[in-house]
Amino acid sequence: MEINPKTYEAYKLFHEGILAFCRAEQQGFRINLHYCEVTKNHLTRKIERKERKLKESKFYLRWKQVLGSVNINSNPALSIYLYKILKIKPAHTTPTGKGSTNNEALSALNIPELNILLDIRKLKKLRDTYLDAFIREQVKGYIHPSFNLNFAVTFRSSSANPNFQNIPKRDKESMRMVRKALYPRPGHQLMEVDYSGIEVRVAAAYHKDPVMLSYIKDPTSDMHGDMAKQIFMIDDWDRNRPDHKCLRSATKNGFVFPQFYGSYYKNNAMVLAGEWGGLADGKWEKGQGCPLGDGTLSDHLISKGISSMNKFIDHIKIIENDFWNNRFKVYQQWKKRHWKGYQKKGYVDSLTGFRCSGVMGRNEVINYPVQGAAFHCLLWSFIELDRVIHEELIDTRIIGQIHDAIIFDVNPVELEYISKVIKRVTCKDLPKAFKWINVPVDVDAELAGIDESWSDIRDYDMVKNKFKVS
DNA sequence: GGAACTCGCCAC
DNA sequence: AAACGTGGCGAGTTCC
Repeated sequence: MEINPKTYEAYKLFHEGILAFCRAEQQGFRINLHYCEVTKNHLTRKIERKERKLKESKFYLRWKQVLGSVNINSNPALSIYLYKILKIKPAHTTPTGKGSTNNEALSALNIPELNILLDIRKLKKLRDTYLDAFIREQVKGYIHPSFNLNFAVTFRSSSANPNFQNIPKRDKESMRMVRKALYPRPGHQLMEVDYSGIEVRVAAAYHKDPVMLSYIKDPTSDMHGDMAKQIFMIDDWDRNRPDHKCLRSATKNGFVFPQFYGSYYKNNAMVLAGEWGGLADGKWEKGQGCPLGDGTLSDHLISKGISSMNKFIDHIKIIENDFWNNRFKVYQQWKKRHWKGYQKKGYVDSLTGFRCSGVMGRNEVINYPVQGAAFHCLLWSFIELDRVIHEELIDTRIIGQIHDAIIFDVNPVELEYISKVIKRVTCKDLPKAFKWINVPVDVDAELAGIDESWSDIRDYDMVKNKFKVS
C-alpha cells in the first residue's frame, strides 16, 4: 500500500491544514453585491455594443455568408474559418496541431475585427468567471471559496467555488474591476502577506548551491540583475535606472524563472525577443524594443554583434550553459542526482515528508518537491496563525490563501499586534519548525485602509507599522 | 442529457 | 536526450 504522506509530520500538517482552511472557508470574504451586479450589467452593455459593431463588419458578414451561421464564441469554428477557408497561416498551433485562436495568435494577424473579438473575450472573462461567480456563490454577501489539499499532484492546495487563487492581478484594469468587488467586514481592513521568493529559497534547501545561498543571504546581491547584465551585455549596469529595471524584469520572467521550471535557451530567446519586439517576421531590426541609453535595445544588441535572431539564440545558449555549469554548478549536480534517484526508485520525497510517485518527466521530478514544500511553508504558517487567532479570541480573521500568500480581514485595533505575530510566525517560528530550511525567509505585506476594497492594498511595513512610500 | 474532451485564460 | 511546473473554470463540441 502506498501512503503519500510518509511521516507523521506530513500527515499532521494536512490534517491540521484542513481544519484551519475550514475556518477560513466558514468565515468567507465579504463582497459588494451591488457593485457586482452594476458592473456585470455595465460589462454586458459594453459586450453587446462590441458585438453589434462586429456583426456589422464585412469580416463577420463574409463569415456568415460562407458558413451559414456564426457563433463568435466558438474557437473551433473561428479556427476553421480563418485557417481553412480564408487560408491564413496561423501564427501558432495548439497542442493538437490545429491553428490557434488565442490572444497571441489573433493579435498577430492584425485584423481589426479580431481585435474587437479579443476585447469581447476579455470582458466576458471578467463578467462570467469572476463577477458572475461571486454573485452566484455568495451567501449573505460573503463568498466561501473551498481550499483543497487533495487534488494537486505536488501536494499544493487548490481552490474552487469560486477559485480564489486566480483573481486578476497583473492587468491593472481587470485587477481593479474584479478586486473592487471584494471587501473586509465593516470597519475592518484587508491585509495580504506573502513569502518573498519562497520557491527559490526552498529549492536551496534541496541543492545547497553555495552561489545561490550567497545570492539569497546577501541582500546587496542581485541575481536577476546579474543575469540581465550578462544577457544584454550591459557594461555600466545600474539597477535603479528605469531602462535597466525593464531589462531586469524581462530577464527574471523570460530567463531565470523559466530556467528553474525547466525551460531552455530557445524558448527563453523567443520570449525575450518577443517581449521587446525585436522579432519581426524573423527579421532583426534597428530601433526595436525598449529605450536603452541613446537608442533602443535592438540597436545596442546589434552594436554588440547580435545581429540576428539566430545569433541571439546562440547567445542565450551560451548564457544557459554558463548559468548551469559555472554559476549554479552545485544546483545542476543536484538536479542530475535527483533525477537519477527517481529513475532508480520510482518516486521522489519532499523535505516535508510527502512522496510523489508514478510516471513523471524530468521537469516534474525536479519541480514537484520544491513546489510542494514551498507551499507547506505557507501552510504551516497558516495553521499557526489560525491557532493564535482562535486561542486568543481576537477579532482578526484569516480569509484565504494563494500558494505563498495569506489574506487577513484585520480589526484595525489589532493591526499592530497581528503584524508582530505574523512577522514572528512566518519568519522566526517557521524555520524552527522546519529544520531543513537553510536560508532566512522573509515576507512582504500589503494593506488596505479601513473599509477599502482588495484593489486598494498598498505596500505596508509590518515592523514600522506604516505604509511604504514609493 | 450528461460525461469527457479541447481551447483559452486567470493565478502562483 | 529533452525542452515551462501547478491549478480551476467557462464555452463549445463530440460522443454515448
